[in-house]
Amino acid sequence: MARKTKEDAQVTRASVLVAALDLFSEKGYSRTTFDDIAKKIGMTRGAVYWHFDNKPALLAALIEYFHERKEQMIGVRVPDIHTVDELRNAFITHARIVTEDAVTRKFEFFMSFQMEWSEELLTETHKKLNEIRKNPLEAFRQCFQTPGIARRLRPGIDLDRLILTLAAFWVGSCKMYLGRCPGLDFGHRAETDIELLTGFDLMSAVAGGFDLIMSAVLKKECIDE
Amino acid sequence: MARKTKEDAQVTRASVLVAALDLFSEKGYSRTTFDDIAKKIGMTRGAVYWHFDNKPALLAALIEYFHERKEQMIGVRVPDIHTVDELRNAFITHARIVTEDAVTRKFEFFMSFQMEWSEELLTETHKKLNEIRKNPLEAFRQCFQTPGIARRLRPGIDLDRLILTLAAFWVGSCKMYLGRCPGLDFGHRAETDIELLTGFDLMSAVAGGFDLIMSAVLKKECIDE
DNA sequence: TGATATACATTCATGAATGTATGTATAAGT
DNA sequence: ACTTATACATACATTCATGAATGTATATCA
Repeated sequence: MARKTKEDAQVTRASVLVAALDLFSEKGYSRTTFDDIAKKIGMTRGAVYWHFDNKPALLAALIEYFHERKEQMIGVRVPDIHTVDELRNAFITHARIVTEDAVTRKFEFFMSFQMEWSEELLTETHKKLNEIRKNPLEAFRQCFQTPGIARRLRPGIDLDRLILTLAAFWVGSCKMYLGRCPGLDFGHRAETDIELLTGFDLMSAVAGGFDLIMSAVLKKECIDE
Repeated sequence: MARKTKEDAQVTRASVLVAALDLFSEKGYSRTTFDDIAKKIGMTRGAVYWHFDNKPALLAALIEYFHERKEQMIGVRVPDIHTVDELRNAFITHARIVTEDAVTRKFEFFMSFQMEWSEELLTETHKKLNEIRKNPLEAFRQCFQTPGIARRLRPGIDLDRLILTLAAFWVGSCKMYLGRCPGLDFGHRAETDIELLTGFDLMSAVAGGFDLIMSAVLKKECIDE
């Protein structure tokens, strides 16, 4: 085989990233080799090395690529959130993407369970990771400071506490869901898992938990609105 | 060097596990070798191989050893929890152990961030892991069914929802805390982390979040008790 | 007190992953 | 039409972790 069009090359580059995500989420980052990835797309290691200098570089590109993709799918921008309902919908949308989009689910699963975050690896990717991780809590704070939401909070509510609690609830929900995600999880564990988790539905869990937590901080008259 | 006392051997076995946990939590499971572990305790690979047939076997032993250790430190048994205050204390105690006991913190950090949970590895360790993971939600359910706690819940509360929300909150709090745990976390990330997380205190976060969530489900007259 | 199992150290063989160097056919530029 | 850069494939050299095999000194036990 020989040289292809520039567009073809971009296609193979993307297919490398997709294959890498598949293998990373199945076998784990450290156990998948460039040869595994190449074979998965019917090419040789040379092709993969052409597009990515080494594994950390591939990882950085993968994180950028699929995080960008997820952001686009979610669509909701923080400045667009002005009411409690819109915030609630943002949570649910996020949960919907993780639940229904297999690629995003694999990405989140990989980042949560199939990656060993050694310092040297973070050095390579920490700029991108920091960009990603900086946002959530700051975004939360912005939301709760918009009048449409702040007005509905009961006086005396500790905003930091509320934000941290909601964030931890979201992070934990994802981890619990992904830990038993069908098709990705460890088959033999499903059968012994407790019943409560067997039917874990991230969307309803997130919606329900959000309502429960918010019911503790919203003014009563507002709850009935 | 030559053969030692049986007690000496048990000491070296334990020192292997401690050294392994140190290295696993620093470099990640896959990147630490038997040679790394041996050198850390001033021995050769032969010593490590004598006590553990291979890496998965070492991992299984490590999980058993340090999980057992953590359980003993926490001390609180589920059947001992009969009131909301006792449940709250159990949360805080758990958080205190993770915060103050460096070994437990390393163990939890390792399990959360420095391990790729491939299926083959789970086959080796899934018995132990299942024993460990089965408990939490079942234990929660038991707690909330004891009269001392059930009596204080407002009527109409969805118990499953409450349990899942509390569990997710706990899981997420741990993940957020460990992800920036001093001494273990990735130094260069700390400086760029947002302020809200910089001073993350797991104990107060857990206490505050617990109170916030419970305030949504406890009867009002009981809150003031 | 002698035999044996133990608790390691040392050595070696193997495979596997990495990275690089080189080959090659073709698309793109002139 | 010729050159050159591109997009790979192929081949090779090196490193490195594993595991097994072997060696050895000493507890332990009969």
